[in-house]
Amino acid sequence: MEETPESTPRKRISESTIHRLSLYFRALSLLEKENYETVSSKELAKREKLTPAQVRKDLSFFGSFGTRGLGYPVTELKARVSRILGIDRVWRVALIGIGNIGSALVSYKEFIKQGFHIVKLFDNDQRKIGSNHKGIIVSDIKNLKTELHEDNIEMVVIAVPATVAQYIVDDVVEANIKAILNFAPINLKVPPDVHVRNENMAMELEYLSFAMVNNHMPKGAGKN
Amino acid sequence: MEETPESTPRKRISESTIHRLSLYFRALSLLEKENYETVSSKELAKREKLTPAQVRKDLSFFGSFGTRGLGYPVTELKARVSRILGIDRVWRVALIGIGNIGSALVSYKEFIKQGFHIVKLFDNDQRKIGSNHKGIIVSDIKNLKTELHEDNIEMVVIAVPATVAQYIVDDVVEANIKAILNFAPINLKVPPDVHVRNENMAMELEYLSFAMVNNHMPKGAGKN
DNA sequence: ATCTACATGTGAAATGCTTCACAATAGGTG
DNA sequence: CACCTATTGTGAAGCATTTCACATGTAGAT
Ligand SMILES: NC(=O)c1ccc[n+]([C@@H]2O[C@H](COP(=O)([O-])OP(=O)(O)OC[C@H]3O[C@@H](n4cnc5c(N)ncnc54)[C@H](O)[C@@H]3O)[C@@H](O)[C@H]2O)c1
Ligand SMILES: NC(=O)c1ccc[n+]([C@@H]2O[C@H](COP(=O)([O-])OP(=O)(O)OC[C@H]3O[C@@H](n4cnc5c(N)ncnc54)[C@H](O)[C@@H]3O)[C@@H](O)[C@H]2O)c1
Repeated sequence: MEETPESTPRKRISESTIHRLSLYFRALSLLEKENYETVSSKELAKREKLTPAQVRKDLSFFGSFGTRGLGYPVTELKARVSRILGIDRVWRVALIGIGNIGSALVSYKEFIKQGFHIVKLFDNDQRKIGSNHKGIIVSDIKNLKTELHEDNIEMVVIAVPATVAQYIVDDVVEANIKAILNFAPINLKVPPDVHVRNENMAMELEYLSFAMVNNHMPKGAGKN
Repeated sequence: MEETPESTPRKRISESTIHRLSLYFRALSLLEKENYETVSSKELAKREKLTPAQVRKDLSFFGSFGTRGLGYPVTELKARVSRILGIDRVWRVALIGIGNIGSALVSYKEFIKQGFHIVKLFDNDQRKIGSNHKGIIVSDIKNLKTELHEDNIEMVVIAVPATVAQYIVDDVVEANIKAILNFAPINLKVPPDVHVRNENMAMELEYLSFAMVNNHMPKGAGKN
């Protein structure tokens, strides 16, 4: 029953499980650097502030990767988690809006390490079109649809002002893109088969604010 | 029973409810601009892709703000939600690490609108120390503890490389800061009374990747 | 070959969150 | 004033996620 190859799971996987898989991947990358050969659910849990049972249950949705009495083989588990997350390959990503946040994202090395290659940039500002960012020439937003298609882009990052984000996304959807990471603080309307994830930084600050004002205890406070 | 002033709730409020309050705030700000006087839970739900029951239940944790048959008064509800979230005031924020992402955050106007005032910047790069960003002079990280204290900083944003983030945070904690927004992809260790929220962009891309590879239907697909 | 220590994998229980469904009720209308 | 319509506020039901607890299994020691 051990060593099952991971497989597409029968049950629907929850959003929280998927997010935790990202955490496991991160922790495993570090453990690998530290030359650990195996790791227990207990250690993995400790490193990401979770419970051992949670770690085991999450992994069990995809197969049996551990050895009783020993734990999980670090390198192998990392490879498996990366397969599960779909980051054992290159994703061709386009970034739209090369302003403050867009420029920061182009230089972010963590993305490349995980297979997210930003290979295309778009803007509507004449001063930016044609300029070079990390080896990529900024394209004119006018050519969005054709170039997304010609360059086999699979994911798009939206970093334009909220006021124009919906118009841009309408074109992105027409170009048959199915995955969008959105930084504009607005609820984008897309057809049901298009995935949108929102990155909303104000939301996290608001959470902190709420927690302070209501002296909400942080999650996990009182343990140890 | 109507018009209860909002009050610190008896029950523990879930993280998801708090996040949705942020969405309500955003939607209400827009509705106000569009000159709506009242809004129903149905409309509010539609705008943020939630259910009306969810909207009503969330708000009911804090009081009874609506009028049966009519809905909620937009301006008043917005004020109440902002009170609940603790953003009806100014928060003094320090930003540590004025690199790619740090520079983008300094210029982000949405933060100011919600009461988050970045009033202090820190870096350890001699070329950056003393320079001016949006009217703020970058301080030397050496003076972190004393200046955080002298300037009555209440929240800190971490935008330094992951390798040094923990050391910086140790000092931040010693300076008696209780709220941290962290951009470094690492699990920070802090005492149980310190709130940490992580902004992890790779995680959202990984979610998209997972969804594509597993043709996971987006949440809410199949409605309408 | 047996024993010991350890740690997985997983049903079942416990907890938490969302949705349902409807009584309560405000406001408008005749 | 009585009636009608719309929409809230909320227990209770339904569903989802997390935690528990233990049988199962492996490695290593003696
Ligand atoms: N700056 C931040 O720290 C930050 C943080 C979180 C979210 N955001 C959000 O990210 C988005 C961008 O923010 P920013 O601070 O980088 O703004 P910015 O103004 O610096 O950048 C916006 C870029 O989009 C381009 N643009 C505008 N209209 C366009 C169009 N029609 N087609 C193509 N490109 C167009 C502009 O030329 C500019 O380069 C906004 O929605 C903002 O709310 C920003
Ligand atoms: N660039 C992005 O788009 C992006 C996105 C998400 C998360 N992040 C994370 O944000 C952090 C910063 O990323 P970045 O791209 O802005 O990197 P960066 O190298 O551009 O900026 C880091 C800044 O921190 C400063 N710094 C380094 N050591 C310091 C110390 N000991 N004390 C004070 N300041 C110090 C540097 O001088 C620099 O200004 C990293 O942890 C990164 O993983 C970046």
